[in-house]
Amino acid sequence: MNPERCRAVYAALEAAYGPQGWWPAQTPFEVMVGAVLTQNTAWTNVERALARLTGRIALTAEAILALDEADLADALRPSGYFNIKARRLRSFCEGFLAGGGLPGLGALDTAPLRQHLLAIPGVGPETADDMLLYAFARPVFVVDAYTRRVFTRLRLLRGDEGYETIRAAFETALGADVPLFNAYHALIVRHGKEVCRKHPRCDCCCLRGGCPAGHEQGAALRVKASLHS
DNA sequence: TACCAGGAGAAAA
DNA sequence: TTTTCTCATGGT
Repeated sequence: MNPERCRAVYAALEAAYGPQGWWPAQTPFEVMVGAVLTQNTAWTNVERALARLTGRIALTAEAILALDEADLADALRPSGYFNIKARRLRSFCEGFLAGGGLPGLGALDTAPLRQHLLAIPGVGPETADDMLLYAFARPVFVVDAYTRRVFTRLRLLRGDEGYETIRAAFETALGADVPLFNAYHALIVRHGKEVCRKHPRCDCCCLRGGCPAGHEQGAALRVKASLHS
């Protein structure tokens, strides 16, 4: 990843959409719970599930583990995959407590902390990196489906690279910068929602030469204009 | 109606 | 080792 190009994309996104104020949560633990619940799920549905959950219990690992798994699944119903997520949230809480909770985990260096999170069933690379960046403020770049899609259309990725390859590409290009990683990932998600979800099969806004289907509009067009001017 | 969403893990090839 | 399938509600 060309560093100048990588920063130019960030600048274009920041100019088009402004600060996103991520992660939308009150506490680090809430960030981590949200990271599990948002797996392949729209955030609006996660909010419903979180509201149902906090309406029944305090948002702590102990309280979640004290809840019957069927009741936990019922609370998580609006976020989809509720049976799987109930199991994953419980296993996460167990791993969270086994690691000494926030103080214990926070005392670990980034690499062992990432390893600990990845060893928890239901916590994959993206979920672990969400937690590292947004709950523990570690310089880890979060790669998601939007990242792959937007940067593939920008011709800055081929599209078939593995997760770790893409993560390393961003971290090398940008250097360890928590506030930048935080804002950049949020902007990629924002941009992906603005454009690519509406027209998933075209190169809307992200290609030189314009969208063949005529889908360019609004902030997406401004991003493109600033990138290719 | 059909498709997609801030993935992960198991099963099959 | 790589690809495919499963999990599921809610919005567009």
